[in-house]
Amino acid sequence: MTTLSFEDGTVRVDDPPPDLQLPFLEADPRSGDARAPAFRYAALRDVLDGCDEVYDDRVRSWDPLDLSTTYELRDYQREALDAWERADGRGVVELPTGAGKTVVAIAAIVSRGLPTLVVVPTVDLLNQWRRELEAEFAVEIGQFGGGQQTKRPITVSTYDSAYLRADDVGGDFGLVVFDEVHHLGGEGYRDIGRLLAAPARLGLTATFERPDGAHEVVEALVGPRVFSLAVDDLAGDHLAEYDIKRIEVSLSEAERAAYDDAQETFVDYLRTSNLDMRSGADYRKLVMRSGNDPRAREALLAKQRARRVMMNADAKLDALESILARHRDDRVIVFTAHTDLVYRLSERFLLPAITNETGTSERREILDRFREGSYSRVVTANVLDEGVDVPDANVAVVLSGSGSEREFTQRLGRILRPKSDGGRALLYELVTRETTEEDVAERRRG
DNA sequence: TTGACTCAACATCCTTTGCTACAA
DNA sequence: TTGTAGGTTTCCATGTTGAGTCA
Repeated sequence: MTTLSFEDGTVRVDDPPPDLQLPFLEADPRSGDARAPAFRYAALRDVLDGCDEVYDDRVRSWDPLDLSTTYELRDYQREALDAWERADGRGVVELPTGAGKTVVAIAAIVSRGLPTLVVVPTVDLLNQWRRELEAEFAVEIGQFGGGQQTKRPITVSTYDSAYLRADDVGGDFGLVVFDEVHHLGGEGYRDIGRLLAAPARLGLTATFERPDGAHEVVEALVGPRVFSLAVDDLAGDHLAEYDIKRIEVSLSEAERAAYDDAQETFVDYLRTSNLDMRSGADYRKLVMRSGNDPRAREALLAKQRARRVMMNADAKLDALESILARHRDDRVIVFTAHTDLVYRLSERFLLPAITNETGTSERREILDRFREGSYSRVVTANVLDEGVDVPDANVAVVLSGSGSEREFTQRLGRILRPKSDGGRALLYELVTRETTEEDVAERRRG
């Protein structure tokens, strides 16, 4: 009889039905067995079921879980869950930060009642999820990552650990939840999706689409986007209303000279080198050239100098000074693109700073103080964009940032938790006049 | 257990003028 | 004459994280 079993990130098919062409099967070069990548498991079963074939399914040996939740789903969370169920338990739910994606996942875990792997990008999120799941289900939760390797019917893992363990444990879960699922499009991480057999898959993100188009990979591995709400859909109800204020500043004379000089070097190279700078692919081409073409390298470095000048313009510091004075009684997070600027700001305005160099304990202490109110402001580069539980603020100042829509959405999300006094959140965006930063700022608005 | 270190991986990085050689 | 690809076989720099190692 035909037998399906999980083996090293694949589904092995023994004695396939002779009169039936099963899709996705390939002969294993070493053993000669017929195998399919584990994520094709559901599709294989569909084909076999569709032909009324009798087969022995040793993949699906999961013990059902008896779980319940005390959460009352909000309307949109219920709709998201229903949409996912209608898609046969495969797909991505796109909800803004703070809209309660975890709650949707917990409801999905309850409704499936199957061993579940939750995959998250950072150890910080790993701990949050574990606490949340333990509190909700009153069972021990397994953990891959952060120095632990314990498997339980419900297990939380980092993407890195999931990558390392997937071929080993990939057959042990019936449902996999990918938090911040856009990461799954990464060149290496996508293998996680391939090596797991779980037929039911739920992806969670605030920003599904990727500029490199790799959300199509995510779709293939997890399923299509089945539900989507943007910040503006929830602002006023479940998220705070907000305003965005753009403040334009000018370069000093010296900065202007440095910027123009560097920018010209860059543009000059493009003009004389037959490079159209239309897309990320063209940029990569330039990067490749710079490996052995000194002029390309010079152009690239010049572009970086220009970026630094426009992003870290002195006038932005003055603008920040007046913003901080205006919001003496508010809770303010300041974002930059460069760590050295973080430290400059920290020194000049006596702001607690968090960067990648800040150790775990110091980081926790700063965030705790920010939470309880003894600090009312904090300055950071990109650390707090994602994957960290950041206490709520009501004012964000984006001193500089990339053109990434995702980064912008995440930063905005940091101030959108509903205010107890019903007040509005405010995001300042500082942009240097007559530089490419004007376009960068446009791009990230999406 | 902790801290310091290294390493690998991921994300962003770009935006508007015009050459050359070859294919259709 | 007109239209279009060009470049190779990854990676200029910076910021960030997780895993692993070692003391």
